[in-house]
Amino acid sequence: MDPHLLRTFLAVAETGSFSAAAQRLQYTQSAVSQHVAALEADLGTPLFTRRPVALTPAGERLRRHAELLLVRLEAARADVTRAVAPPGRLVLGLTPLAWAVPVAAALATIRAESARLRTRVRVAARDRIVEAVATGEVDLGLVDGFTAPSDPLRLPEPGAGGPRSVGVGESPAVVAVPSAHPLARRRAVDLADLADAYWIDAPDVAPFARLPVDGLRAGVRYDGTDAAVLAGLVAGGHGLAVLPLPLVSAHPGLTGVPVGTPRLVHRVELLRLPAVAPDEPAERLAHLLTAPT
Amino acid sequence: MDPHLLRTFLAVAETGSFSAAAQRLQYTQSAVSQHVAALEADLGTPLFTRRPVALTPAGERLRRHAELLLVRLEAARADVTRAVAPPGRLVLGLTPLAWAVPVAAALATIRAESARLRTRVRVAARDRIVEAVATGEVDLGLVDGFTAPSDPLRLPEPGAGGPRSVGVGESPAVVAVPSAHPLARRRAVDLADLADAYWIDAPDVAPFARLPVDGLRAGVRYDGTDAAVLAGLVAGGHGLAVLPLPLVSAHPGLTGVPVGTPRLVHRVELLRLPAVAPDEPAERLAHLLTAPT
DNA sequence: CAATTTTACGGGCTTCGTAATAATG
DNA sequence: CATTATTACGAAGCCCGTAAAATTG
Repeated sequence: MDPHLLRTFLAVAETGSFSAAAQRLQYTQSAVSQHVAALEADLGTPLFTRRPVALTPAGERLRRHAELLLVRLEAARADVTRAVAPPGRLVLGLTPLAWAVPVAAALATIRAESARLRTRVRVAARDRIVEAVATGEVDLGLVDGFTAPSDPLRLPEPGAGGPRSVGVGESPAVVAVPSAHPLARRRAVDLADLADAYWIDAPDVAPFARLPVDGLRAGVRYDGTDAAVLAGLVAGGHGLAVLPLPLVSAHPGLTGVPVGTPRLVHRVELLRLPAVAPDEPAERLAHLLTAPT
Repeated sequence: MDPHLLRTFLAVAETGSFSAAAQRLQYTQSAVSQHVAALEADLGTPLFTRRPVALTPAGERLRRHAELLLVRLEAARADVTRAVAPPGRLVLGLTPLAWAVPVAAALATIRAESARLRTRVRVAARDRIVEAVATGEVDLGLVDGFTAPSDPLRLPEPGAGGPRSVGVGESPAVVAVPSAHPLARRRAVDLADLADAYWIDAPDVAPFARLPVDGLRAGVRYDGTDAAVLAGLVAGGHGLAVLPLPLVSAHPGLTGVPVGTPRLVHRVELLRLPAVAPDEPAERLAHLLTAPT
């Protein structure tokens, strides 16, 4: 169960091939084969079927554990080294809608900080941001999601020593429709009533699979992370999407119809590791973002 | 960050000495020294002060992570091997009050199972049980605690792949007092009103530090895990304790005064890893315990 | 038979123990 | 100065690459 072995195990699981995994890890096939053999010997069970290479049930179990384990190992390293030398940079991780909507007020702050610091901004899907905060790749994360009013987002692994989250803003959740659409004149809609409509699934922006309603079907899928593109797709009539009101209002040709049931808001949370120094850049910015304006 | 290094790191942290750690791990001092040096080189920071050996702040951070990391590594191994060969034994882990009170009905079941299986029962404090379930040392855990009515217990690390919990019983929380005590005639008391009383702290039975009330002070501390002893101490007038009503009723000379505020019940939850086979011993017993009687 | 995994084997590095050295209360 | 940590060094073992053999679609 050496981390190295777990790493190559994961590479094999992901690529579905010993040789491809070897390439990715800069190993020889032979080394990969030996790693897997060592793991299988240690655990006393095959982890892959060969030809084709696929996970056995035991392998599938190990995969889930190994992924978390490696992230947490990195997170531990990050937490310790960060305690020693707080980073003199500021890396911001944002989910697409966290960026598009609620931090407008904080942008000036961020810009001001940027003048003094090496600041970078990364946009990625929610789980990636959570992971990046845990491993210290990102100092401050802003993630968003749809949830019941004043309910926290359900983020993966709020484990000890890991990132803490705090809500920094909520806005109404609306169904985005083209302004010419018949629905646009409704005062409110229930999601369940829109089971017949076509939706746009944008897993990295507003994953509609996580909406608390079943049976919606997607006509179009958008794999990017640009909220404007998603809004454009809705405006172009390619399908509906649940979005935060401010984003919809800002986009010409779009109308937002409030969601009646279930009660739903768009919520943004700030995510970070416990502060290590009060004068840390992330600390000041986090303070600004959480302070009531 | 090799697990071996983390293990010796923890041994040093716990014993406060390189040589003691070496003894415990069957290493030489030299090896321990090299392990620590390797970790410190890797992380780029001292983890201990020497003479006396004590954790630096960075070391303290690492300690927290390392403990969890090693448990989760064991848990991963347990989960995988269990998936391969479900254990033909049944190990039950219980907190003291889970045993004393609410599973009486299940005892017959357990005895019946015992006839067919190698069954063992272990009693330990809550966090140890949670950990033991995660690592597969224990197949089925019953843990207890005081909480608001129908609120789940807050257990450490409900992380992915880890144990799941489900409530199996609640009983009223009462303040146990000797029957001759003036309080014994009260219909209800508020914990806050008992700030002047002396309490018995029994960290491994009913840790009163976890009660949602501050400022209680302990006169006696009981470090064992025997609920009857604790009840006896209360009956003997050594102090008060918050306990589940059935336990108090069963003990001669004790009276239970219902807790008015805060709203508080004694709750028992069943803890186990996701089932791997429907005919697993743990599965049947879990089913019996969770089925409404 | 072509592609891919497994096995055999050897060089180089890592790891741990012995033993000598250094540090400190 | 006795206790405890560090450093030096060498043998044993592990790890990964080369290359040959085995497997299978």
